[in-house]
Amino acid sequence: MGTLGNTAEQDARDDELDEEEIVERIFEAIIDQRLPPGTKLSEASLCEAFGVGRMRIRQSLLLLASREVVDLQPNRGAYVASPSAEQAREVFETRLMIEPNVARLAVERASDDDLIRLEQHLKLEHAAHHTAKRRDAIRLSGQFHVLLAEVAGNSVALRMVKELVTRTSLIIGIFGSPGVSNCRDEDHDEIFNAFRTRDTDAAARLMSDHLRHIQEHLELSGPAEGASDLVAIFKR
Amino acid sequence: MGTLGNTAEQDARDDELDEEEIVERIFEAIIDQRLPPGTKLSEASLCEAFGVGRMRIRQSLLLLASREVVDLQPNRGAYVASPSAEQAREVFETRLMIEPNVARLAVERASDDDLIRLEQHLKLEHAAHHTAKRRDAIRLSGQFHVLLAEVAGNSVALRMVKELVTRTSLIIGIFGSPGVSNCRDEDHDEIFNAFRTRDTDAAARLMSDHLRHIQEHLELSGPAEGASDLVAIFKR
DNA sequence: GCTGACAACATTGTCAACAAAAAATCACAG
DNA sequence: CTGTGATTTTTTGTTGACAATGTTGTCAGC
Repeated sequence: MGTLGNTAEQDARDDELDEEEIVERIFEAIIDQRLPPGTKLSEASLCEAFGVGRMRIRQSLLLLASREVVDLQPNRGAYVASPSAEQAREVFETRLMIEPNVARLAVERASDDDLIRLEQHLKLEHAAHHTAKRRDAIRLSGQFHVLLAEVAGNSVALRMVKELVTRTSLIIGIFGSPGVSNCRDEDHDEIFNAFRTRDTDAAARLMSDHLRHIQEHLELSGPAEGASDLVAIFKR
Repeated sequence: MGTLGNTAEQDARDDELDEEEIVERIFEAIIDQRLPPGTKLSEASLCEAFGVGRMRIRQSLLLLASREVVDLQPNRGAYVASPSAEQAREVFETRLMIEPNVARLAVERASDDDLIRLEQHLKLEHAAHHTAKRRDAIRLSGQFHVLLAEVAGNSVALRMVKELVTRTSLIIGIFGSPGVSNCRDEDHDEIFNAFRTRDTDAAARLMSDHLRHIQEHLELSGPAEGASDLVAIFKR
């Protein structure tokens, strides 16, 4: 066969993506709110969307369900989770336990390189915000929190923050006022200032306030459903 | 044969256990230290042990791996995880983030019934301790922390605590001094006293101290044994 | 006797066919 | 036109066979 001109299929590359990558992709799609709560995730559609066998999809859905990002109903299929108001409360309560401490650690351990990464990230956030790229703004806004966990150098906490941030996107999709940006990037700026001054307590306090701000902007009433074309969403 | 054999006949008739139950059973076996770090979990043995098909086992192992309780090596099989010293540090760091806050919430929200449950649990712990039932003592000692998370009424945090407690059992199995009981139940008693007086701050502080005590009794700088890294062990 | 290749074996990974369940469709009576 | 029940269609769940990979044991060759 040699260096074939890749005559295979429409997919130019043999992307053998494993379960973790699929999970990550779906996580991001949910954070971006391209996958609204309640969206049906049928195995066939996902197989087509990712170009993998049913087994991979099945395992990915199981992993997503174990993180409570997907609701796996026996014999009925998988749906993007629709957190209840009570679950929303629990998610924020848990974020308030973890993330102020993460911020504190991040400030303690941030290298100069980390500071640059954070600053660059904030620039991206501002840009997305000012150009009204809602989707980018939402994604970057969530990624800031994940970035802090990375800087904090604790992979256990990192994984938890990832899960909580993703679920928060779902919660905002359900209980958030439409059009209102969830994370105000001014808050993120203030937290970053605590990095400049290496003020750990301030970082923790600001993170607490920040999370409470987000929570206060939620309206804990009626759930919402949605559906969309999976193939179109993951094409790109 | 071996460590899992005795569970076979118990489940032989109750064929219909799902992945979550299997995961729970393995969690408990690990907490009890019946499954030491590095133990090979071959699919065939587990199929026989639980009397289910290979698919169920496969999914269960995937779930366990996603909680980092099992090390899933491609084409090589599943092994009970052997946390490194660094991972141990991260686990305790994360427990220190979460559990003092869990304790605080638990004190705030504990009903009279919860207090009774906690007291009964402590009695069991004492009994196991005095009768030198090491296995029971270890299990109950871990369950105390899980119980607090239940009382705190936050299922998200509960799931995380469960995972962290289980991983801590592995860590103690590797880095703990043999024969030394990990959780001193006096610590648990003191925490319970904070429930009596409804002193939330004391509960949080005592929990912090308690976790630090456990961590201090580990030899995290010592040899990282376990069945995994023979190369590192016999290097030079 | 030791080393490296090779074969036999065991275990894991994947796939396709099949069974079971739920959803959708349709026929039909009211 | 509408509600109900049976049938078809779609989707999920499971089993078993087969392929791919790793491991172990054996044996020629030096």
